[in-house]
Amino acid sequence: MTRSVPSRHHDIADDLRQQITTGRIKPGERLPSEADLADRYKVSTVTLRSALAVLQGEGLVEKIHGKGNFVRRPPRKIVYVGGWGTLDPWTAADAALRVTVRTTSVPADGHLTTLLKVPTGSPLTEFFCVSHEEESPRGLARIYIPHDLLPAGVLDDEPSWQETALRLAVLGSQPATVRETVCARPPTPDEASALRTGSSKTVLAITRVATDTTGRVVEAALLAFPGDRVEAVFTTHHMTDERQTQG
Amino acid sequence: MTRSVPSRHHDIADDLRQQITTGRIKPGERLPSEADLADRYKVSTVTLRSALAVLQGEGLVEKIHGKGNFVRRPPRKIVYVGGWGTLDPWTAADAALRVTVRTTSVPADGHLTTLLKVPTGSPLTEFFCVSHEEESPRGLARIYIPHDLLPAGVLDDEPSWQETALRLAVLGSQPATVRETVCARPPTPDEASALRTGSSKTVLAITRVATDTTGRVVEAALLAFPGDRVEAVFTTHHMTDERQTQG
DNA sequence: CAGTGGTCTAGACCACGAA
DNA sequence: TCGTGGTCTAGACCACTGT
Repeated sequence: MTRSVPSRHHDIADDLRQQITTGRIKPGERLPSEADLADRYKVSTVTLRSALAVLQGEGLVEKIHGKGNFVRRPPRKIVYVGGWGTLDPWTAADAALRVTVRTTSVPADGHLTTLLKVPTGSPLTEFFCVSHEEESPRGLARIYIPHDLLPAGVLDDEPSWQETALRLAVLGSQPATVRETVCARPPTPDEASALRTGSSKTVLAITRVATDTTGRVVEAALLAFPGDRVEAVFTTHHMTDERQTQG
Repeated sequence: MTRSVPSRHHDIADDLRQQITTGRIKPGERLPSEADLADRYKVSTVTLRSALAVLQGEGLVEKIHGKGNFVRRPPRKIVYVGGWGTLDPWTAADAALRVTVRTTSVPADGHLTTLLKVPTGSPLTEFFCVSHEEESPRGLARIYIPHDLLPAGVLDDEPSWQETALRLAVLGSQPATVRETVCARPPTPDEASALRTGSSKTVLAITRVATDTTGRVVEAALLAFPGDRVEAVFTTHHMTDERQTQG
C-alpha cells in the first residue's frame, strides 16, 4: 500500500523519522534549523514545516519557538488502574514522577452537581493534582468530595492524604462501586495549559464516580492524561452464573 | 486567556465555527469553495486552508477532495460497556447501526501469541467486525478465539453467534475475568482505512483479554473506535473489606 | 543583536469528482 | 471539460530566545 502520489513533505518526514528512530539523531538533540533543512531538501520552508508537523503529530519532535526542533525522549507510558483509581505501583513509585496537590473548597455547580448528585452550591473539597516527570506534565486530576464526607485533618496537609491524593486514588472511604467513563477528546483550554499538550493534541479523559453502599456519591474525579502517554487498565471479575444486570 | 497575538486563520476559524454552531450553515451543507472563502476573508488560500484545518481537527468540517468542505452531522456517541465487552443496549439496538462480520481461520503469531498465551501457529478463529451507521464506520473489532474452544456450528453462520459477535461481545464461554486495556493512539493503516478516520485522527483502542477460571485465555479482542465518537464505561464493584490484590 | 520558529502571500501546478 | 481541494514555491514580515 505505497502512496501512489508521494508528497514531498511525507518523503521528508519519512527520511527524518528514520534518522530519529535509527539513532542518527538522538533524543534531546536539536535538529538543523528549518531554513537549513529546507535548503538541504531543496524545498520551501512551508513544505519543510509540514514535514515536521507530521513528526510532531507522531510525538517524535517537539518544536520550541525561538530555539529549534528537538527530538523527544520516548516517553514511558504511565498506567492508570481502573476500579482502584490509582496509578499502578510501578508508575507511582517512580521517583521521577513528582505530583503537586492543591486543595481548595468550592461550591458545586454545573456538571459537578450532576456527577455528585448534590444540590447546586453544596460545599465541596477540590483536590487539584498535577503530576510531572522532568518538566513534562503526565497527568491532571480534579477530585471532588462532599465537604461533610471529609475526615478532619485533611485540609491541614496531613501527609498520608497527600500521599493518597497524589496517586490519584479514590479518596472516599469504602466505595462500593466505582464507575469510570473513558473517552478520547481534545483538551479543554484548562487541560491544554496544565498538560502543555503540544504533542498529542488529544487527552484520555476519565470521569470517575465512586458510590458507597447506600448509593451516595462519595467522590467524583475528572482525570486527563496526554493521549499518547497513558494506558488505562480495567479488570472485571465475573462470578459464574451471577451476571449482574447492567445499570 | 485571549490570544495576545491573534492569527488570521484562527479568527476565520472562529467566525466559521460560529456560523456552524449557530446553524447559519447546517449539518450536511457545503461551505463555499476555498477560493471563494479566501476571497471573502481577503486571505490567501493557504491561510484559509489552515483555518479549515482547525475546524476539521474539531470534527466540525469534513473535507472531500474534488467536492468541497461539508459541515459534519454531530455524531451520536456510541457506548462501549467494559467488563461485558458489548455495546450498550441503547447503542446496539439502534437500527441504523449495521454490523458486518467476517469469520476466518488464522494461525497465531506476533502479539496474538502473547495475548492468548498460545504457541505460534496455533489455529485461531478471527471474527472481523465492522459496524457502520449511515456509511460512516463506527467501530472495528478483531476477535480471536482458540479454534478448539469454539463450539460447533459457529462457522456455519449460526445466527445467534453472528448476533453476539456483531455486538462485539465476549464470545468465549463463561469468562472468569476480563482485562481491558484502553489507550488513545493514532490509527494503524488498517484501522485508518477501515474506519475512514478522516476526522478524529486518533482512535480509542481497547485490548480485551478474557480468561476462564483455570487461567486459560478464551478470547482476545482488538477493538478500535473513532476517538471522538465513543465512550467506554467501566463499573467496578468493591466488596467491603475484600480488596483483592492487583494483578 | 542574530538566529530561530510562526504566519502569511500570490500564484502555480496537480489530482479528484461530476458532468 | 470544469470546479473542487492538495501541494508547493520564493519570499516577506513578525514573535520568541539567547547573547
